[in-house]
Amino acid sequence: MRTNHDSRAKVILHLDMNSFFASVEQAHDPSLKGIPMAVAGNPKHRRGILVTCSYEARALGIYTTMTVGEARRLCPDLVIVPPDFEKYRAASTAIFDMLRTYTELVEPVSIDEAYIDITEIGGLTNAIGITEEIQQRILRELDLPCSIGIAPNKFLAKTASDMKKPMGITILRKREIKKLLWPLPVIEMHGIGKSTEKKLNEINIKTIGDLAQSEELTVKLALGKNGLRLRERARGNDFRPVDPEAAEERKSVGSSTTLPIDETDEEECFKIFKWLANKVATRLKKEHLAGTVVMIQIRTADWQNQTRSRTVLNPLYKEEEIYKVAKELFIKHWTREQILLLGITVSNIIPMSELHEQLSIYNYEKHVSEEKINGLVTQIEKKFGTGAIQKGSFKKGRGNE
DNA sequence: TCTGGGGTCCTAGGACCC
DNA sequence: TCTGGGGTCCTAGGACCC
Repeated sequence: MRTNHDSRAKVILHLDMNSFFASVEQAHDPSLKGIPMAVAGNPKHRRGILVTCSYEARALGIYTTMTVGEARRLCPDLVIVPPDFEKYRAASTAIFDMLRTYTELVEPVSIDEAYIDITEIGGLTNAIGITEEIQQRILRELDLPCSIGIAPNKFLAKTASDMKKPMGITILRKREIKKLLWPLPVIEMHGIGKSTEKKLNEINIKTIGDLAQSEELTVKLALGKNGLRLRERARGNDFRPVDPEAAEERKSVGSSTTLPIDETDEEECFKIFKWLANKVATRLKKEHLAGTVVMIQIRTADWQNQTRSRTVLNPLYKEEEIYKVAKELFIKHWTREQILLLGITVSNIIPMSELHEQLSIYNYEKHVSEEKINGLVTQIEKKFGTGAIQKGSFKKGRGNE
C-alpha cells in the first residue's frame, strides 16, 4: 500500500513545550526569568520533589524529580514556586487554540504536547516555514518556548521534537533513522521503560537498531503484541492518524496523597478518604462528570501498591457517595499494614448531560428488556432460521415480558 | 535515583451468558 | 450429563508517560 517514496507521505509535527510549568511561571512573573527556579508541590512535605525546573537550574545540576531538600543543598539560591494548574491549563488552551488557527488536525496529547497534521496545508515544502511561524508566535504572543519535530509520522515527530531543546526545530526523515536512531540504546525509545529494556536486553537486543532488525517471532515471544508495535516503530513505521477527538473525553478522575506519617490508625485513614472524596467530587462537578467505578489505592510503607475497586449501578459524583464506597472498600481490604499513600479514582466516566437517561428507571428497564428480547430472537432464529421473526415487531410499545 | 501525583492503555483470569 | 466455542463485564495489576 504505502511505499517508501510515497508522494502522499504525511507531514506531522510534534510540539513539545520546554519545561512548561516553569516557563509559564516565568512568563507570568518576569522576575523569575534568567534565574535558577523550580516548581515543586508542597515544599514542606516530607518527600517533596521538583516537578519542573528552569534551564538555568538545569545548568547547575538540578533536575526534575529531584527532592526539594537535595535541590536546596545543591543550589541555596533556587527559587521554588508551588504549582498552579489553573494557570497551566489556561496557557495550554491558548496554545492549542492557536494551533487550530492553522488546521483542525490538532491532537493534544497532554497539557503541553500536541500532534499537528500539516500535510494538507503545506506539505513538506512549507513545513519549515509553518513550523517556524508557530514556534515564533507561541514565543511572542505567550512568551513560552517550545521544540517542534517534523516527520512523516507521529513516532518520528515525537522523537524529533526531543532532539533539540529548548527552542529546537528538527526534521527527521525516514532515511535518516538508521544513522540517527539505530545506534541509540532501546531505553531512549518512547514507549520503552525499565522493564521492557530489561526484557529486550535479555534476548540480546540492546539498541534501537537491534530491535528494528530483530526476528518478529523473538520479539513477540518476549513482549507480545506490544513488542511487534515497538519493532515497527524502530523501523520507522507508524500509521496512527492525527485524531483531534482522541483525547476528547477523560476516562478517569482521581486524587491521591502521601501521608505525613506511615499511618496505622483507621480513623485517620477515614479522614484522608473523606478529603480525597471531596477533591474528586469537586473536580467531577466542575467538569460535569460522573462515574460508575470507584477505585481506592493503598501504598504500603514498603512501596507495594494495592488497588481495590467496585462498580456501582448508577453513576455517582457526590462526595458522600464516593466516600461511602471508598470507606467500605478500605475496611474490607486493608490488612493493617503501615500506609504510605492513599488514593481514590472514579472511572467509567459519563458526562452529566447523559446522566438523566442513565438514571431513568424506565430507560434502564427498557434497556434490560431489549437485551432479553434480542437474546430470544437469536434463540428462535437459531431454531427456525432467520426470517422467522420480523425484526422490531415486538420492540415497540410497553409491557414486554 | 527510593521520590509526587495526574493520567492512559494493556493483559489476564473468572463470572456469566448465549 | 458432558462437551465446544464466542463474547462481554468485572477486577487487579503492570508498564509507561508527563
